[in-house]
Formats: sequence, structure tokens, C-alpha cells
Amino acid sequence: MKIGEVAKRTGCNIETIRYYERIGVIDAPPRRGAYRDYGPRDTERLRFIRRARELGFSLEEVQALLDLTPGQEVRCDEVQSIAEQHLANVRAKRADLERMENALAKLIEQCGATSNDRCPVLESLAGDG
Amino acid sequence: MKIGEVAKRTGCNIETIRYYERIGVIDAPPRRGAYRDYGPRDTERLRFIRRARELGFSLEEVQALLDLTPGQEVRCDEVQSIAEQHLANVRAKRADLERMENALAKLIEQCGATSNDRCPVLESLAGDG
DNA sequence: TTTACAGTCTGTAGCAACTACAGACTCAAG
DNA sequence: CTTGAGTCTGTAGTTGCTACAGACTGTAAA
Repeated sequence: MKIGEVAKRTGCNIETIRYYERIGVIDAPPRRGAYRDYGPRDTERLRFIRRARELGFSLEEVQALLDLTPGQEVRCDEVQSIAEQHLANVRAKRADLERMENALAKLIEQCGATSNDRCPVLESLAGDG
Repeated sequence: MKIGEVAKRTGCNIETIRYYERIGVIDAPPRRGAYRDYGPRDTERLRFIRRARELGFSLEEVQALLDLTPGQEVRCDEVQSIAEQHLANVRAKRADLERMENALAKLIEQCGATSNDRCPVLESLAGDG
């Protein structure tokens, strides 16, 4: 399989696949002539990566997850620990965004309720508190 | 005021202030000898920037906001439009994180309920769906 | 006066995770 | 034999900083 085909099958784009190879997230596949020649294992691995990325795992975490897979032992506890750590991060980020969202919504709401010559948004940002 | 003092007062760190100058978000202040010499306007501006950044505005948006401030006309409608656009982005990001959070939580929960030789997290990531 | 020392200066490189080229090449079909 | 889609390498850009190295400055104590 050439890289374009793999890209189509995995949902990773071509540049990204080559990037993963460059940074060592995937192995360099053999060449058929000048072109990279991928097999089904590569497809699986890339799909795995894409899914993990969609769940917000960093590439470093993805690496760790992949390093846990190859043996027969499942090391489910380690996987779980990575996932839990990540879940905590996601929760924290979401809480951040929620704070932003509330603050913004309040500001914008005040905009509608204010006389035309003042701007609550700017005032709040400029304020000296 | 020297840069260290401004940094302390605004909560921006020194490198960041110089970075803002380099990319044109703030003007280069005059020098007193070899050192940058900041006034109260700079402090205000930097505080404004820090607050806007805390609300998640990009530096480009901050720029736009600052460009709207100097005149007497408040252009509250334009400010509002930037803020609303940004709020929409924040909402979208939060929704993304929420999806991740739910998916992760479900996976991790399944981990506890599964026999020891399988790992729902890995299976889900590897799955062929 | 000398000297110590905290603070500042410039310039550059690094982070994450890609994306976007340019310009050359390859290889299968017509 | 030529066309043209696909692929190759290498490099630079994105965002918003942060982290140095190595030089310099300016003040204050000895």
C-alpha cells in the first residue's frame, strides 16, 4: 500500500504520517522502489493513533500506550493509569473553558443592557481590580 | 519603571513582555540608558492583554480589541461581535472536551468491570469500527 | 575607587502537533 | 515516449510563549 492509500484508510493525512515516522511514533516502512510500502499492521497502528488523538491524548501518551500493547500481558492497570491521568487533564481544561464561557457570556449580556456610550467588555478588561 | 517592575504589576512575565514588543502587540517604550522605561499606559495595556488572554482571546483578537479602544467612539458593537465569535469558539471547544471526557470516563469505568486479561481502553482504540 | 551582583540586554532555539509549500522524482497507463 | 497523478526530501510556518547563553549596566556597599 502506498502512503495515499493508508492515509485514506486511517484518516491521517499524508504529511502527518510522514511526520509520525520522522519523530519515531511509527517505524519507517520498507520501500517498494522509491515509495513507502505499508502493510495492515501500519494501518492498525495509525488508526490507533488517530483515535487516541481524537480523545485528546498527547503523542507522548500515545507512545506510552503503544509501548504497552505489544506483549501478551495486557498491563491494563498501566493503561488505566494513563487514561485516568489524561481524564483529569481534560476535566481541568474543560473547567477552564467553562469559567471563560461564563465570564464571556456575562460580559456580552451586559452589553445589551448598557447605554450606548459604554462597553462592559472593554471596561472589564481595562479595569484596575 | 523597568521591565521587572512592570512584570510584577501586570502579571506578565518579562520574556513575554519583550515578546509582545517584538511582535508588535505593544510599542517599544523609550529607553532610560540601556533599559526600557515603561509608564502607566504600558501597565494598563499589558494588564488588558493579560486579562483578555485569560478569557482565551487570541493575540490577534486582543490586537483587534486594542485597536478598537483608542478613539472616543466606543464601537461597542464591534467589540461585542469579536467577543461573541470568541464565545462560540470556546463553546465548541468545551463541547469537544466534554465528548472526550464522556468517552474516557466510560472506557475507564469498563476497565473496572472487566476480567483481568482484557483492556477495554486498548480494545476501543484498536477496534476496527 | 573598586568590586560585587542583581537586573537587563540581544539573539536564538525549543515546545506540540502538525501543515504547507518548493522542486525533484517515479512509475503506471495510454 | 509522454503525460500526469502521486510521491519524495527538506525546510519553514503556525501559536504563544519559555528558556537559555553570554554580554552588559547600573547601583550600592566595602
